Amino acid sequence: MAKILIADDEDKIREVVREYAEFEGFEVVEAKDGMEAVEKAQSNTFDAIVLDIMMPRLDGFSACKKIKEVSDAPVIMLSARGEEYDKLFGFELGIDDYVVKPFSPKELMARIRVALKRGQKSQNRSDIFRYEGLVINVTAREVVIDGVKAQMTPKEYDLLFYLVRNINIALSREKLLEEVWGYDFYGDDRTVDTHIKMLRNSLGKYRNLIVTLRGMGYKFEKGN
Amino acid sequence: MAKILIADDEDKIREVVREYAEFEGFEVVEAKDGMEAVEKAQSNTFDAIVLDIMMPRLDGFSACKKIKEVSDAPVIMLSARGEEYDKLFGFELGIDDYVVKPFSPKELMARIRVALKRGQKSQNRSDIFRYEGLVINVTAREVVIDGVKAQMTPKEYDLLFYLVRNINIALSREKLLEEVWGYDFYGDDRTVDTHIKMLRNSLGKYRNLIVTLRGMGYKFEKGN
DNA sequence: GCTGATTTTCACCGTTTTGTCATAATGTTA
DNA sequence: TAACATTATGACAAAACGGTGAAAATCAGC
Repeated sequence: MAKILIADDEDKIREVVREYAEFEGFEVVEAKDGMEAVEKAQSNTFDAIVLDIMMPRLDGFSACKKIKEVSDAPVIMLSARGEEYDKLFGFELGIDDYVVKPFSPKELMARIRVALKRGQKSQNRSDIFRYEGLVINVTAREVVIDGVKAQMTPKEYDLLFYLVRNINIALSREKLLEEVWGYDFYGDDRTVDTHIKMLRNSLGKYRNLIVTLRGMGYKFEKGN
Repeated sequence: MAKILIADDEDKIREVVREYAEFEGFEVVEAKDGMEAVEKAQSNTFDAIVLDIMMPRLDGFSACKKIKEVSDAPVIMLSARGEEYDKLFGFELGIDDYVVKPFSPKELMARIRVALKRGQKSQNRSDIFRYEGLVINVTAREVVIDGVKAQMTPKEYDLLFYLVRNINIALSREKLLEEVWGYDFYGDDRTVDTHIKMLRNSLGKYRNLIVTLRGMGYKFEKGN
């Protein structure tokens, strides 16, 4: 589960955030001021960081800047609707989002969840592909079709996973041979066709997610 | 500059957003309800889309879902702090951000700017050519005309992509034959003409983006 | 080394694509 | 405007292409 850092000098706020966050299933670490936040963030194990702006020892902006040097976790700022309010919109510090005080804990949680999701999207290049009843889990090397685990040959998996990892990208037969079969494969282009055929059969009603690009190759395409 | 779509049934809101957005240098298109928003979004030329939730004919959630089918522009929702407020947090619709009414236009602009920035990072813009309702995606080997995927022959794609990659550059028939057909093609110059003809037909109302340079060759020209 | 599973090659075949050419249309120049 | 040069277009036969099934080759476990 996700681990988040909450930095605020008001005990009450930390307490409320912790309560809600743990209810959401997050692991929570607290910091009482900017310095402490920076120190704890050094470990770089957080999935998201919530910083109050007005804090003793080191303010939220400065803390954010320091933290961004070592971590790429999303940072959400807590701001009072006051003088620093405008500063937020510079977003030069790499702030990912902000919540205005007084805030609803529910909203903060929502924003944390969104920030986490966003991070995953850009990083984990969609390790799991879902489309209707089709689930392709690349790391688990597993394909589930309408609730039934699909039984495929190794090459089919390799080919499918490569296609999915390069979703919406046109791939020539040469490229596929090189990437899936290996650079040392000296065989017929048409081998790819045969495996595409088998893969399509294995995919059943989802066969048309693999699109033929005539004169070019193939492409895995997110269905419409 | 970025082009944004603002959909809200209240004239006053659209007016204010337009004013601020144009001040920011954005090109603004308005929609009075969800239906209109979806229709206008079909052109797929927007860099960001702002949707009110409560709208006649089609609500913001449904509109968002429809729009996400054809466009990958970030969607920012406008919500009243009320009953639909919680729904936002599902974020299953692919909502990128939201702003709670009554909002400060400044904040909305900031969020739009952030959404745009985020979008640029994840996509490789250079490979995608957009002009009005025409989207040419070279890596996906896909051409979308007013929301409809175009069906072209391999040579048409190759020729089009080469022209687009050399936008605003005059290309002789010899050059085109060498680059698109290959150096080992020993055929008639006029072959190019025929393929330009077919390509123009495939491009429909965008046919005149391909300009004939009499006595010289052809050129793909970004319309003004 | 036997056996069954997997991978690769290959040729057939219906379709699509392509290059050429004759003719029409359009632009250019005197 | 006439004469010429260049480009657009439609038609069509040849070539290219991809889906497929089957056979051959290879591999893996025993």
